[in-house]
Amino acid sequence: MKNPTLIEVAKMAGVSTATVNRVLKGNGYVSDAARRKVEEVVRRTSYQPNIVARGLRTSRSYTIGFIVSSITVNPFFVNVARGFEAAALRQGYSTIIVNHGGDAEREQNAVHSFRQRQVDAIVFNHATGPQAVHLAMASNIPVVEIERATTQEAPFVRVDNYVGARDAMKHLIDLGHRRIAFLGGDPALFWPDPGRGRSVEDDRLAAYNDALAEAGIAVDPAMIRLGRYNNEPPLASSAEGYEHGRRLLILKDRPTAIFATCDILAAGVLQSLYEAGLSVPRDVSLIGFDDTLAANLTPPLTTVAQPMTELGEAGFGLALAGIEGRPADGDLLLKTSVIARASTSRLPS
Amino acid sequence: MKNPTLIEVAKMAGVSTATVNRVLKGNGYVSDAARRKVEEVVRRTSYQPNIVARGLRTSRSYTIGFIVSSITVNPFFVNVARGFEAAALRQGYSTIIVNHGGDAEREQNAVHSFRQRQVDAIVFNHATGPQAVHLAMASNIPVVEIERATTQEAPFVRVDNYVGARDAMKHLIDLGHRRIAFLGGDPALFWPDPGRGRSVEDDRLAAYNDALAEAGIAVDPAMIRLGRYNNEPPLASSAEGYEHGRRLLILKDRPTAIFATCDILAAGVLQSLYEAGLSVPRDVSLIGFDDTLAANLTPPLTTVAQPMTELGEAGFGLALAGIEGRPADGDLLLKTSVIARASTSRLPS
DNA sequence: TTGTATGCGTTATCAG
DNA sequence: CTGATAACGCATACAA
Repeated sequence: MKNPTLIEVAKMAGVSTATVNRVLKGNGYVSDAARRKVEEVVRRTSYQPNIVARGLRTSRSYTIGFIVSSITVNPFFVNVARGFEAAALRQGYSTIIVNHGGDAEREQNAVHSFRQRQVDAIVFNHATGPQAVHLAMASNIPVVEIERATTQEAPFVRVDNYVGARDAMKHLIDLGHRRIAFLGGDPALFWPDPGRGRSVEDDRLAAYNDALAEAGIAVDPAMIRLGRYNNEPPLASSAEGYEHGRRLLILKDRPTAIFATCDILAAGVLQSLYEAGLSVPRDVSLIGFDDTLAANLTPPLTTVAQPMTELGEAGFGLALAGIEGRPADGDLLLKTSVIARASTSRLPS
Repeated sequence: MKNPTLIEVAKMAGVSTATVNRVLKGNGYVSDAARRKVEEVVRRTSYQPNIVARGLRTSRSYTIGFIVSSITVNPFFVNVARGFEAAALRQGYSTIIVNHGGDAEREQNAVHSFRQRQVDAIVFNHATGPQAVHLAMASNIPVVEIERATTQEAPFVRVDNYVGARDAMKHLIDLGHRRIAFLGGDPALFWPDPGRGRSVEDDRLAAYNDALAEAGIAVDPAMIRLGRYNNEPPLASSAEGYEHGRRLLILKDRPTAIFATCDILAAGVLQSLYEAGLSVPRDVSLIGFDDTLAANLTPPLTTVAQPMTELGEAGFGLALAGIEGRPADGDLLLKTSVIARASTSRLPS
């Protein structure tokens, strides 16, 4: 019932702790007789090593700290956290998840708490800025950033937002749309990834502009609505999407299609469309980004899916590399994919 | 830069480790001079105790294991986990979250892993069954169950589902609806809480029946659609809601209002309504449960809100009580509240 | 009021 | 091939 200690196991098997350890670790010379006895006891007592004691001895905790900006507002975060946690578990690592909610002080406290707990690595899914990341690195803890980078030093996984947004635009343009609105984060409000000098928002907006240019469609500033993806009610991004949608729909020459760079934003747009008595996709086509809420919306939303689970898994891969001292790829790039559902259709001619 | 050890702090302050500890813990007699010296060093080095070492010594890890059935599919779980984590953090506890995804073996592994890590308590937000809970208790680890109980022994927090569902029905009936459909989990498929012999599903369905009876409305079996809230695609509960919605809407005498006992289910119903060309709430009113997706749906969904954060906080309270050996209330009951949004309206007469 | 010494459970070194 | 034994960093009983 109660887990024995290594010492007790050794005693029961009539050998020393060193021998038990050798059997458990599978290295060093052990006679078959001794091995059998130890294995027998281990099995019988279902002995499991005390990770705390091991951590003290090896200064490794088999625990990873995962700092998230706000896991509750955007399902994106839970999904990558989930992917990370599952990958970690497979390798015997546990994950401690902490939300900073945009508060740099809470983020810093999290790093401190992680340090005290001897976590083997710290992963940021949106650091508030480089400070916390540097703080972690200063303690010689391997650090990883996911989706957005605030430093050049930490290994980093993200999605190719430019290509993803281009795909969204291609989807719309292929359906015959030419009057396409863009609704997304304002590049001026987000820091660029230091490594390449561009932010997620830069990529997405550039893709929009480039796609129009390539299709020979003039850019109409009225079709571009930028904001901040707000994480806190009452101006959460869904409300923001609603507001932008309203503005777009009262235009005399309103868009026939809208590209919202986040499903939550798109959810708000859907509400404004409904309120305006417009039908989707008959009157207006709508495409989102992320594939979080998309399948649950009405109508089911066509969207650019992010590989959230893979983002988490890759993040863990980088963390593990850091832990084991292997060189880690600095800037991993994953692919998005357009999932066509019911919110987009061919422009009636 | 590097965190010093207690011993180093003692050396720097020119005192013994015992004295440093006394200063840190604030108990025992310490001269002012010694106290000042120690505090000075602690501040200067920003010393923080090594929790792993402390854990080995005290056999407390200041870590709590939180086992969730599937944090990714229903935002309900993230929200209570978030509430729990925040409350825990305030008291210096970290939370390790593990998903079992309905798999009892994974759940068992989680318990084992938690035991190895010397977690101070284990919390279940839907245990798959009593086994894992008992396994945890057998290791003398305080256990808490949230929302659904599988044992009588573990302290338990939940919401009053009967009252919540009655409120939903009252909302609809007050609006003049009499032909009201019920869409929820099949009581036959869910284990009752052992303490009271009733399940969440029992409560909600009973509330539906009682409300109709009290209003003098005959129960029409065709209006009751039971199922399982499925957590895995492709039959996730949104698809289930869609399916049930379709069946309800092709009835010759279709409902004027629908009570879906989960926002995700309601999201699916909304899709079926849209597809059928029906307008909400003009043609059909819809009320959900949980308040997870509700605000993001089209139209914004009237729903019975669960106090998810509080559920998590209360769960932590019970866990802490268990850790500190205080008696914990066995069965905490929290209140729901109806949030009226745009999906319900008075029945046109 | 202060300090010494020991043990928590593992790991790993170093003699046998 | 095997077994003592010394850390890891902290908490604490006991002595001074």
